[in-house]
Amino acid sequence: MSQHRQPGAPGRAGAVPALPDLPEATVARLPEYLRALHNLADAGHETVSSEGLSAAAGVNSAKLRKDLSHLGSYGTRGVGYDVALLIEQIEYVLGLTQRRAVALVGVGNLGHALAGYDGFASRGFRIAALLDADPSRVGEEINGLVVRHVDELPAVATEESIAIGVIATPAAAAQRVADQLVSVGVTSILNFAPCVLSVPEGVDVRKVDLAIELQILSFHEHRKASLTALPATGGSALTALPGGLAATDTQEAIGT
Amino acid sequence: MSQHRQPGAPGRAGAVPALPDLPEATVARLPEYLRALHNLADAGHETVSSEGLSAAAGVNSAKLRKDLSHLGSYGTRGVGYDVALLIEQIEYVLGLTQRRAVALVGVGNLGHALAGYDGFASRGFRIAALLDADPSRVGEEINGLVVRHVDELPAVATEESIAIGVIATPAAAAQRVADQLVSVGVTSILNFAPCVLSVPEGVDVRKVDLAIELQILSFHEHRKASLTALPATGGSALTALPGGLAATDTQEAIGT
DNA sequence: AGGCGCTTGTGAAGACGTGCACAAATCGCG
DNA sequence: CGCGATTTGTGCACGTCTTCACAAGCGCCT
Ligand SMILES: NC(=O)c1ccc[n+]([C@@H]2O[C@H](COP(=O)([O-])OP(=O)(O)OC[C@H]3O[C@@H](n4cnc5c(N)ncnc54)[C@H](O)[C@@H]3O)[C@@H](O)[C@H]2O)c1
Ligand SMILES: NC(=O)c1ccc[n+]([C@@H]2O[C@H](COP(=O)([O-])OP(=O)(O)OC[C@H]3O[C@@H](n4cnc5c(N)ncnc54)[C@H](O)[C@@H]3O)[C@@H](O)[C@H]2O)c1
Repeated sequence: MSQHRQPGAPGRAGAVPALPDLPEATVARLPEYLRALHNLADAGHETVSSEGLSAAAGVNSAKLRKDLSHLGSYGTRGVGYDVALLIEQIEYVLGLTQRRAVALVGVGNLGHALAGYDGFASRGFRIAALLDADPSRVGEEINGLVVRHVDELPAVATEESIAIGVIATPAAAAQRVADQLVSVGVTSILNFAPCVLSVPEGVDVRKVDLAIELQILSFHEHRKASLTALPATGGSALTALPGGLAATDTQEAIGT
Repeated sequence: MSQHRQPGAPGRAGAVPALPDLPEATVARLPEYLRALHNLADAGHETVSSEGLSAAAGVNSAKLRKDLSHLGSYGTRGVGYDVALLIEQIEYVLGLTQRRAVALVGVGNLGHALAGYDGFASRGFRIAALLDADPSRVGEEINGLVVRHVDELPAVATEESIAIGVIATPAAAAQRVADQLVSVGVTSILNFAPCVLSVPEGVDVRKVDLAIELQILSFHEHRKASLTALPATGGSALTALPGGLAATDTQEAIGT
């Protein structure tokens, strides 16, 4: 566990507002702002207006200001936000001042891609362990890390102070892996398997399901198609029934 | 309401409820229901109650009923929903009755994993083309598909009727690829590159950014840690400031 | 045939998120 | 030193989403 935590600002003895409970929607956007800010910093900008930053992050500027105001951030009226300071603040709030150790369970197709991804390191994370249940995968070295057997999870968790577990196993194994992660004290899980996980209260699970994303896009495709197919009907397009007519290209063939 | 005329039933002469404009939140959950329903169908269930289905999908049962009511679905009071019928209806609404063709651009680390993933096929999609800009990758065969050069995109789009483009290139190339996709008529894009894309109106973009997911988890870790670290202070833990100038919390007061 | 238990569908209320519009604050300049 | 240009921070109104609670409907059992 962590012993000494410095509640103040990371670098200077600034007065960092110390963890207000932010709206979830805000929390979800902070990483976007952070990425945009890093880009701006790399481009040499020292300050940025809410207008400029919101454009870079692809959001409404009022929303951005409100988000930042939630974490007590100080911009300067008439000037904007200090890029470096804002990066520090957001990184502090997101808990990125310490590099968190990630354990990746399931080093298959997807797991390999994740293990080889260098984008985590630059965003505050360190892949500290690769685990798999398949004996033939154990021992394999990827990116300087050796794949260990999933049964070693308790040892690994102690050695590396794992903060986050990533599940990239088949769905059938995901719940079991989640249970194992929880039992060794992991309280944050990112799940790539297409299934719901049940975990005790206090454990956070986020899921990424590509098929769901595609299906949502599919819905909008379907919708766009059905709208353009019925231009003349005006507002009634939404309620028009595809009863045989208009079954051209947009329609999913009623036939067998 | 509409008559009992064989609702859904894409196989028959169906008068399907035809695309009401669903709330986005509902659209995002329908794929979850669909997955749960397929599991139930495989397990031999013919009907399911809102309680049962909502548990399987990990949501509140009232929310599920409201979602289903939006798409005009008919359950049977006292009994529940017909599993097969509900699958048909949801698949119709999501536009999954036709298998949509997906073009994957960027066959690198992540792209390989996606190309080799069989989970798309079973959820309504067909990876119809693999494209890359690197000449040394062109010609490589993955899962029966040959990688083609990204400049062939116009030809590919015509041949395969691409409905959805997936971007798995580095961030620096993503906007350019998006422009190319749009120019060949693709109106739905799934973006894995960590950057914002600007696209014309009418084009839908969804993004998946793993680092963002991890950072959100990190925030909650940070928060949990800071709460357990200050057990005695109770509610004031949230507003405790290290510096003493507690001016900015909720209270606006006049300076001094 | 009628009652009873179960489940859906939905009205209403509240929580949450969004965006406008503007006062307050700050800087640069004359 | 004061003024105008600029930009933040936020009150307010509006829209969306969630959740409760319950009447209406359905099938089964007696
Ligand atoms: N590959 C993709 O692009 C992709 C996309 C979306 C979702 N997914 C999902 O991600 C997960 C992994 O996909 P994949 O293509 O890498 O599958 P995969 O079969 O290639 O890899 C799964 C790995 O998990 C390991 N494993 C199985 N049971 C385990 C256990 N109990 N403990 C530890 N490891 C275990 C296997 O040995 C294997 O190495 C699946 O749930 C899949 O649906 C994958
Ligand atoms: N690998 C992961 O696990 C992972 C995780 C999260 C996000 N990402 C993101 O996904 C993207 C791809 O990651 P990766 O690890 O596969 O990178 P990669 O470098 O391994 O692969 C990128 C591929 O894109 C190709 N490419 C470059 N420019 C192109 C263009 N203009 N048109 C077509 N193809 C082009 C390259 O030739 C290469 O094959 C990156 O933006 C990365 O940040 C990857």
